[in-house]
Amino acid sequence: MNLTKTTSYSLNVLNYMAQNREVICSANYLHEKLKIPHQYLRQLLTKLSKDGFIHSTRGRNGGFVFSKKISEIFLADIIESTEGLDSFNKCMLGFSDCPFDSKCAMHDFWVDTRERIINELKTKSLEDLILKK
Amino acid sequence: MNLTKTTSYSLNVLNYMAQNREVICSANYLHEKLKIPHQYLRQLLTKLSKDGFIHSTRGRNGGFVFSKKISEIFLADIIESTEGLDSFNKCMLGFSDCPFDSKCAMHDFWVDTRERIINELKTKSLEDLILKK
DNA sequence: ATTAAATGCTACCTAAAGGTATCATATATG
DNA sequence: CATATATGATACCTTTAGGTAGCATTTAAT
Ligand code: SF4
Ligand code: SF4
Repeated sequence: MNLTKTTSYSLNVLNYMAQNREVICSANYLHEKLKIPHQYLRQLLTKLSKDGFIHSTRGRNGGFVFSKKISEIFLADIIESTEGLDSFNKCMLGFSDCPFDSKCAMHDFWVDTRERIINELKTKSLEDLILKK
Repeated sequence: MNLTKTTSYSLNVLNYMAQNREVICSANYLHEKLKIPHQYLRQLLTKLSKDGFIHSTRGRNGGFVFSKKISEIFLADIIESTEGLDSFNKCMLGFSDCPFDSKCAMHDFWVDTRERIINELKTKSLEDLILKK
């Protein structure tokens, strides 16, 4: 019942950037602020660039800034980019072939819960996270 | 947002055994029925024995049977045994140190959802799964 | 121009989850 | 007793997520 470490890193980075939009964030800067392993963070930032969340500028004073409004970046998008949302769409109990003829006692509960979670992740943007600050 | 493959295997095995309590299940038998890798399954069964869910008998015609009532084995117990429930008790967004002074927009939602899930897992037993069959 | 500081790329390393192989031991049955 | 079929234990292999290293390229400051 958890997101991968990589997803967590991504959320952490993008959330930090959303809260500090006045600075152009270099990998090195983010590394110092967030204590994410430097080289791994760099890979991750490149990936987030490729996936269109942020834009990079190279050379001295370079770094990363958002390439679209943070109100348009939803948590589900970030998760989708790093680990996919597929795991949210499977049987809660991990069965690939459901062993029950009709349903087990968990089924309705899980379908409902899952829907609530996915809906939440699809509607909460990086901006929403901050607003309540 | 998923249980480990090993947890899924465990649930699969114990659920099958709960639905077929008339047979003494050997590792080999379960392997054929559930297509779980044979040796890995054996390790897993031994673990489930040590953790008190099932009891093993060795030798010809040996195998595994429940060592307590299936109405007393809750899904949370099984998950706890294979991967622990700790991941259910963390920030949904994977932050170890919450970066928000008060809360972010997800916090209350997640605390509530998490509680519902854990409660469900702690109250649904192997017997409950079957009853609705 | 030179240098410092940044990203792009890519090959490699490590740790943990998942999976295999094998020997020792137990037991029912012919 | 001999054999077939179980589990116990344990060492090892494989795959994948996570992490490191280093060279090439870009750009600003001097
Ligand atoms: S009925 Fe139960 S086991 Fe089957 S798919 Fe739904 S939650 Fe999974
Ligand atoms: S407020 Fe948000 S980021 Fe902080 S612990 Fe709660 S869910 Fe996580």
